[in-house]
Amino acid sequence: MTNKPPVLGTSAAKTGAAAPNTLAARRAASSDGGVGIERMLQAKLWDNPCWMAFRVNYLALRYNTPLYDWIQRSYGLSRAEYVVVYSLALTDGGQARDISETSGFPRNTLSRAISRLEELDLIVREHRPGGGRNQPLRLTEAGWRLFDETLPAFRRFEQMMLSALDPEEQDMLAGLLAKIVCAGDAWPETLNDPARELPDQRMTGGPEQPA
Amino acid sequence: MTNKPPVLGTSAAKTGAAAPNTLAARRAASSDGGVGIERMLQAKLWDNPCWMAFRVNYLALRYNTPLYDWIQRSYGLSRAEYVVVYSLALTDGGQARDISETSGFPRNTLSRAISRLEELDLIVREHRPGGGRNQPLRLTEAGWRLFDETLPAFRRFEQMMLSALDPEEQDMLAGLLAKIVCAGDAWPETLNDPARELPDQRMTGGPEQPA
DNA sequence: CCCGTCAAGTTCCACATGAGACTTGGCCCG
DNA sequence: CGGGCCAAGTCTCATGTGGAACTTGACGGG
Repeated sequence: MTNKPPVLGTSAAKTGAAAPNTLAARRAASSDGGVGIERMLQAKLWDNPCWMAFRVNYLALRYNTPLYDWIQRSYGLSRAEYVVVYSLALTDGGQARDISETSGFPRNTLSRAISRLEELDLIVREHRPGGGRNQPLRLTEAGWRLFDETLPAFRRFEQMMLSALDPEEQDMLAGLLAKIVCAGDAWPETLNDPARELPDQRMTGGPEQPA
Repeated sequence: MTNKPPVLGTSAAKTGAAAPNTLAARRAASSDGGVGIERMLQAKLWDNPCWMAFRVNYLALRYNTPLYDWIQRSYGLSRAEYVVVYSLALTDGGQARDISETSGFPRNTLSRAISRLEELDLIVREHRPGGGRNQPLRLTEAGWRLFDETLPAFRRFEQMMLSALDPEEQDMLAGLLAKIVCAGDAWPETLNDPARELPDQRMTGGPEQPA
C-alpha cells in the first residue's frame, strides 16, 4: 500500500512463487511447529462460549484478507472502493447511504471512495451540479468490466471454502445464515448497558464438543 | 475515542436513551423510509454470487461493532486489546504469535496491545528481562475479573442473534461452520493470480432463492 | 562451542480511517 | 409559497493501523 500500484489493468503481480502460502505451511516453518497456534485455535473453536462469533469472524478474515489484498495490488482499489463497485453491480443506482448501511463502512469513508471511483471513471453519479443530496450511483462500462473481471476470483474462493460441505449442507448453511441476517433489524446497533438492553438468555450449554 | 474514557471500571456510560438504536428504527427515520437500503440488502442476500461472504461479513459486523464500541467506551480498551484478553482467557500462557494467527491482527498491533495491557496490569509476561523471544502471556487477577465481567454481554448478544434459530438449527450451524473452519489450513493466505491458484469450481447454481 | 540462520517481537513512520462538525438540498407544514 | 427541520454527503483533523526494516534471542550444524 506504500507504492501506488498500477491503477486498473490485470497486472499479473509477478508470481513470487516462493514464500509459503498456507497456514499449515507457515506453521510447519515455526520453530515449534506452531503447537501454540494449534492449541489456541482449538480452544477458540471448541472451548469458546462465543462459538459463533469466533467462527464467523475467522471465516470473514480468511476470506477478506487474501482477496482484498489482491484487489489492492492488482487494481489499486481499497476494500471500501471495491465494495462500492460490488454493491452497485448488485444494485444499480444505489446511493452512498445504502452502501454504508449494508456494508458497515462509515459515510465519510464511502464519500471518499466514491469520489475516487468517479475520478477513475469506474462509476458516475447523477451529478446534480453542486452535489445534490440523493445521488444515484451507477457503474460505467469500465466499472462493469472491472466487476466482471474480478468476480470469478471471489466466487472461486468462496466455493473453495464451501467445498468442505456437500451441496445439501451448503443449502442448509445458506438458509440458516439468512434466517439470522433477516432477524437483524431487531439487534441494537449500539449498547449502553448490555445487561439492561439484551435479553438475559439462559445459556443452553455449548452446542458442541470437539469433533 | 477522542477523549480517553475511564480506563477500567464499569462506568455506566450515561444512558443516552433517546436516539434510535435499531436498523429498523433508523430506516423509518430516513426520508424515503430506507427503501434503497432494503433493496440493496435484499440484493446482497438473495441475488449475490457470493452469498456466504456477504452473510458472514454482515453478521461479523453487526456483532463486532456494538460490542467492541461498548468495550471501548466502558473500559477504554481497543478491540485488539480486548482480543488479547479474551484469547488468554481461553488459552492461558499463549504467545503473541498465537493470538496473531488466530485473530488476524498483525504482530505489531498486538505488540502494542500487549504492552498497554501490561501497563494496565491486566496481563503479565514471563519477562525474561531484555525481551526474551517466546514469552508466554497470562491474565492477572484484574484481567480475569475484566473477562468475567464482560463475557456475559458477548454471550448474550450472540444468543440474541442465535435466537432466530431453534436449538437443533443452532447445533447444525455450529457444526457446519466448524467443518469449514477446520478445512482452513488449506486456503491460501495471499493470492498472486487467483485464476491459477484456486480450483476452477463449477458454479453449482446459487443455493437458494428468496424466502 | 561458536557461528549462521530464522522467527518472535519491536520500532518507526506514512497513511488510511473514522469521529465529529459542517454544509446543503429535500421535504413537510403552516 | 416561505421557513424550519432533517438527513445525505463532505471536510478536517487526530490517531489507530499495518508495512517494512530492525533487534534479539533460540536453535542446529560444522
